[in-house]
Amino acid sequence: MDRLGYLLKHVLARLTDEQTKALAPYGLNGRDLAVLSAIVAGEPLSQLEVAHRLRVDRTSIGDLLDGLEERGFVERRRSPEDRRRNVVVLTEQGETTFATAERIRLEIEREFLAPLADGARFRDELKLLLGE
Amino acid sequence: MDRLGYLLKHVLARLTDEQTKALAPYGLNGRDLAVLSAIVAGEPLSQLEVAHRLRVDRTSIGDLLDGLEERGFVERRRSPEDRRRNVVVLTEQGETTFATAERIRLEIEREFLAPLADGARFRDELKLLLGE
DNA sequence: TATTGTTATACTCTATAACTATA
DNA sequence: TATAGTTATAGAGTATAACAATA
Repeated sequence: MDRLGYLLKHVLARLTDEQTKALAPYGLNGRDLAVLSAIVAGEPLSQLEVAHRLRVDRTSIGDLLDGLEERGFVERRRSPEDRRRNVVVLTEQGETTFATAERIRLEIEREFLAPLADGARFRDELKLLLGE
Repeated sequence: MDRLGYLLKHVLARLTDEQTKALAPYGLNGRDLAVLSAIVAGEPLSQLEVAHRLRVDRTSIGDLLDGLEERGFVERRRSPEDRRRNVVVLTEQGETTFATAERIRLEIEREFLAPLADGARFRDELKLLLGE
């Protein structure tokens, strides 16, 4: 099967499987980790800003944050300036777990791309295809 | 976002969007077309063999074939040798539509990979990551 | 007993619309 | 009026289990 859709779909599925397995001991999956990484970088974000940054629907981010909050990784705080907004921040446990899980993710990605002569170029090409 | 999962997910989403739009006039989506391509290549296949070839679950292929059969692209015939097996074949209309849609798909993929210096290498790298 | 295909069910991810509370 | 977040709902896509027909 030479089809681009088939190839991308199954490459993504394989990566997702490996990430899920490797991150499970930390109570996270790849999606959770992406949410944490959006929160940890830079100034505090509202839920809507997190959703935009991850390019997911704002109705999806609520459930994701519910799970992360139950497990003690994030907290939601009503913004004093605009009480409609929920500012999302990492807890101390969230920071610690994130740091560990990020190392795992980088290691998984490194191994995953190991068959390629130039993994960095492959990643750059994906970015190029997204127009970014 | 440098994350491999994010990049693959959104590159796939963009390709899927473009394929869906381009194939819609022919009554097909990218998934349908993949099913047709599995059927058209080589000797007649049973539903189970189609599922294996596409690496989808055998319970998923039934619905896909229902849709393709309703639209007159494929026919299911009880195999005389083994009456448990449904042999799936393209109708004449299926052959014609497939040939046209395949040209569209190739053109879409060519345009999609146009930003890359070497689209063929990119595709080969995806295959390499699948171990094939 | 094992296999092919079907049906029922469920789970995840995604998307839309309607609702609330705030602005 | 518009925005942030929530809730309900529905649609894909996928997976498991149980079943009927057949081997």
